Amino acid sequence: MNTCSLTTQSSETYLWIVPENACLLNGMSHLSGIRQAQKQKTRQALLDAALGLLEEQSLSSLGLREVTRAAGVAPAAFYRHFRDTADLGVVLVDEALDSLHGMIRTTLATTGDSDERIAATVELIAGLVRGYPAHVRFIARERHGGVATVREAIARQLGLFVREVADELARHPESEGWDQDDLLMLAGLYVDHMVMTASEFLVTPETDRDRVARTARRRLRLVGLGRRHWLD
Amino acid sequence: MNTCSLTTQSSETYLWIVPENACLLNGMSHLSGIRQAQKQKTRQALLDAALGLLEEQSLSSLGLREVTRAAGVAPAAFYRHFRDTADLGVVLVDEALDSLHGMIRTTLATTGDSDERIAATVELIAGLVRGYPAHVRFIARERHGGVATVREAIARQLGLFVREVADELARHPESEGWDQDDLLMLAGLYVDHMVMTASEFLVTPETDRDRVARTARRRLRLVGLGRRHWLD
DNA sequence: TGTACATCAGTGAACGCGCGTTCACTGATGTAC
DNA sequence: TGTACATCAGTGAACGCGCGTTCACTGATGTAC
Repeated sequence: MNTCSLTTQSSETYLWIVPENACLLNGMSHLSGIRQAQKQKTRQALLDAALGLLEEQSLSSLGLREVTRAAGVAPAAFYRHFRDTADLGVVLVDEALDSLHGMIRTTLATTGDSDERIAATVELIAGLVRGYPAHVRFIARERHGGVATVREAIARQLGLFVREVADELARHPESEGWDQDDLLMLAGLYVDHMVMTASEFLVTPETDRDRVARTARRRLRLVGLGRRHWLD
Repeated sequence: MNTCSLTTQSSETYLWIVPENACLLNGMSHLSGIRQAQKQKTRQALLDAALGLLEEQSLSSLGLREVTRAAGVAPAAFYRHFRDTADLGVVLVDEALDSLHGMIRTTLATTGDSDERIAATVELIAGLVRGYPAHVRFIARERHGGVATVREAIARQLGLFVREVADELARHPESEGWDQDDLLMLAGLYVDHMVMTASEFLVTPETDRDRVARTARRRLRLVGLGRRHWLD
C-alpha cells in the first residue's frame, strides 16, 4: 500500500519513521498514530476510486459524489482531503510521476551500447503500462485535458523529465560538441516519444504489444542515427 | 461560412450545386431550399458553440443545455441534429480533419530540398493553429479524451494520415530500398510529431511561436538525418 | 495509571440548482392539384 | 397561379434526478494532569 507516491516500499517506511514529514502536502503534519493512519487510508481510498473512475471518463466530468460513492465514504468526507476534484487531480499527477524520475535516470545511465539502452527504455515504458495502467492513462488523457491546474502540473513534471534526460544525455560520449539547446531539443523528442509509446501500449491488447515495442525501438534507433550524424 | 468541412470555399459551392449530396451524414439529403439552409445554419451554430465551449473543458463534461444556450436555441432543438454531445463530437472530428488530407499531401510533395520541405511542414502546422485554434485544441484534447467514439474517430483519421504520409514518402528518392513497414514507422513518427508541435504552438503565446517553430524544424532535421542513414 | 476534556475525521440530512429528456404545440416551408 | 394539406425545425413547459455544498452531530483518538 503506497501513501504518497508509486514507490511503495520506501514511502511507507518513511511514513512510520518520520510521520510528521511524510506527507507535508496533506496539511496533516501535526497528526500522529492511529488517527493519521486512518485519515491516510480514506485519502488513498478516494485517490484510488478516482483513478479507477478516470479510466472511462476525464477529470473535468468526474463528480465528487461519484468518487465518494466508489470509495465507500459520505460525500462530505471528501472535503476533509481535497478542495474539489481538480485538487485531487493534481495529487494524482504527482502520485503517477514523482517516482519516475529515478527510474528514467537509471535507465539512461545503463552502460552498454545504444541498442541495449533502447531496449531498456522501451521495457521501462512497457513495465509502467503493465504495472500502473490507470496512472499512465490518466497522464496521457489529462496532459491536454480540460482542467488547467492539472495540465500545468503535468507540464511541470514533463519539463523536469526533459531537463533530466538532457543532463543524462550530456554524459554520453556521443554528445561531445552538442550545445545545451540541441540537447534539450533531443531530450524533448525522447520524452514525447515515451509518452506516445505509453499511450500506444495502452490501447493495444497485451498480445499485440510486442509489435508496438518493436516499432518503438525502431523509432528510437532512427532518432539515434540522426543524433550520431547531427554534427556532420 | 463552411458547412461540412474546413475547406470553406469548395464545400460551400458544392452545397449549392448538388445540395442533396452535400451533407449525407446529416440525414437531410431529401431536404432542399430555405428549410435545409435554415436547419444547416442551426446545426452549424450548435457545432460552433460547442467548439467554443470546448476550449476550456473536455467533451465528456460538455452539457447539451450549455451548447444550446450558447447557440441561442431551445434545448430540445439539439435532438433534431445530434443524438447526444458525443455524436456532435464525432462530427467535429471530421470537420477538423477532413480537409487536412489534401494539404498534407501537397506539402510533402513540395519539390525542393529537405530543408524547404521541413520549413513548409512547420509552416502548415503554424498556419492551422493560427487559423483554427479551437479545432486543433479539440483534436489534441480528445485524442486521448474520455469519449470512446470520438477517440476512435480521431484514431481513424490519424491512421489515414499515417498511410498517406507513407505513400508520399515512398515517392521520395531517399526512400529507395525501404520496406513498407519502415515507411509506416517513419510516417507515424512524422504524424505524431505534427500533433505534438501543434499542441506546443497552442500553449505558446504568439510572440514565442518562432522559438517553437525553430525547435520543430530541428527535430525534423534530426529525424531526416536518421532517415538518410537508416540503411547504412 | 486513570480521568476529564479537546480534537477532528467521518456522518447523514437538507438545500437549491441545472441537468437530460419527453411532449404536444406552432408556424414557416414544401407539395400536389 | 392559387388553394388546401403535409411536413418538420424549433418551442416552451414539465418531469424526475443527481449534483455540490452546508451544517450540526457523533464517537474514536489524542492530550494534560
